[in-house]
Amino acid sequence: MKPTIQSVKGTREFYPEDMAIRQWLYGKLRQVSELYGYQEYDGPFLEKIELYAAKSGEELVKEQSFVFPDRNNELIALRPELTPSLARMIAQRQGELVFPARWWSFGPFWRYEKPQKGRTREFFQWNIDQVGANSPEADAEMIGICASFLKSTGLTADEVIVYVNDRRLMDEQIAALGIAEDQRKSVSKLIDRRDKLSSSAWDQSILDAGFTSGQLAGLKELLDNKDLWKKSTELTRVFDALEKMGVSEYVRYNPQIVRGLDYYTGVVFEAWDAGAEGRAVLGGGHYDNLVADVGGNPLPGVGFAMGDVMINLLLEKYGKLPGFNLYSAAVLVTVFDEALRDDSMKLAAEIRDAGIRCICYSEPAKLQKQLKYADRLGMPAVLVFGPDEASAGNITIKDLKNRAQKTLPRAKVIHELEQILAQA
RNA sequence: GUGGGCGUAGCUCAAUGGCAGAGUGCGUGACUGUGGAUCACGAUGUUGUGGGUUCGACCCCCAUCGCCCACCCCA
Repeated sequence: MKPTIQSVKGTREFYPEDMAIRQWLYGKLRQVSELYGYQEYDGPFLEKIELYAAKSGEELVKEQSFVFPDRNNELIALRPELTPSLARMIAQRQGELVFPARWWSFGPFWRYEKPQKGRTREFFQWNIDQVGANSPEADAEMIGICASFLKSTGLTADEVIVYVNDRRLMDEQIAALGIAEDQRKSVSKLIDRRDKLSSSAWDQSILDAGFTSGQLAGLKELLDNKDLWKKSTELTRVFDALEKMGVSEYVRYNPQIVRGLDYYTGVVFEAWDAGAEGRAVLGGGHYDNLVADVGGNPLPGVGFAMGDVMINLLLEKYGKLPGFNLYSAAVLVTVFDEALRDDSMKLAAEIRDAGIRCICYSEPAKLQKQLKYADRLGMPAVLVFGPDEASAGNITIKDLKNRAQKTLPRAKVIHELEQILAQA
């Protein structure tokens, strides 16, 4: 059987078993967000294109957004990220909000990219930001939230690592090499690519971009200096705070982390599979100007975003996804024949009144078929209600897990069911 | 945007120019009131789509659609 209309390329279909994973993930990140005292919020899924045009980076807006004209010929984008919407929401109520504002969100985003491993056109993203704080300790709190979340999923420090850097530090160091400010962006891009090219090819790309061999040597020295952070008072405080928070093992300095988004102005960080391959699982940083850019008074912030696709791949790779009970109902009430159908329905209603999820089989059918149905759905228990039980005022209750069954007076059934379900 | 791979039963895949198959799942029965095992029987296909070559095409050629992987880029 072929569907006549295909799903839109890169969109997601969450079958119940996929939905269970998504909800589990949502539960994990909500728990961590709330533990750190953050409040849940959300923005519009549709935004005017101009919101992103300002600061998100040209590539993101021009190449990677779903954009279409509405009936009024206004260009509308399906949101490719949340931070600009957040900045606007903050700016709109800047006078009444309590700062620092600690907010988090989890919802769908869209980017018009070519789908491949770890990347879809529609994805869910966790966003968490602290707006109105401007200290290395606030930045560290955000990195600590990353680490706490990763830890809460069961990922160990051997499996995932959060790399930290600071753009100000890199800008100073690069400037000291005699590289002009307008060249820094292209340097950043080249730094980003260093792990993808061979050592000699990367060297050549630096020279091809017009930098001197002296500058190349200086760059390499910078990027190989794992102690470079000690030259930054901010990063020194960040790592100190992370130690106090007890998450140092998940965090490491990495001078190659620069990030693509234009709006980051200070500390930046990314989490990666420690097994090297793939791409960043999450990323974020400190931004000073975003609120002002959408019309508010200047207000700094720090935050990060994590997509559901990469983290799921990672959790799957390291076997961290739990098994889920997918059954929708705990109990099936069988329907023996037409004559007993009404009684079965009444019995099922009684079970539900006791707060137990219950399905009444939809039609009279062989017991074999009804039991198989319950079994296939993974249901823990079945209530068999046939003529023998009906005439004696009994119910037969079957525990599908251990294959045991007993026939009891109807009044005792709910208690017995609760016993079985407590062990399921 | 560039390059590579793949589309055959519900699913996973065989069949390299000569009668479209297996495993699994599904249905029925063995078992007339009992699910995971076993056995038997049964059903399922315009071989993604359209064209071409050929006596003959799942197979070769062209086009097209879809999926996957990598590059680019990455929030």
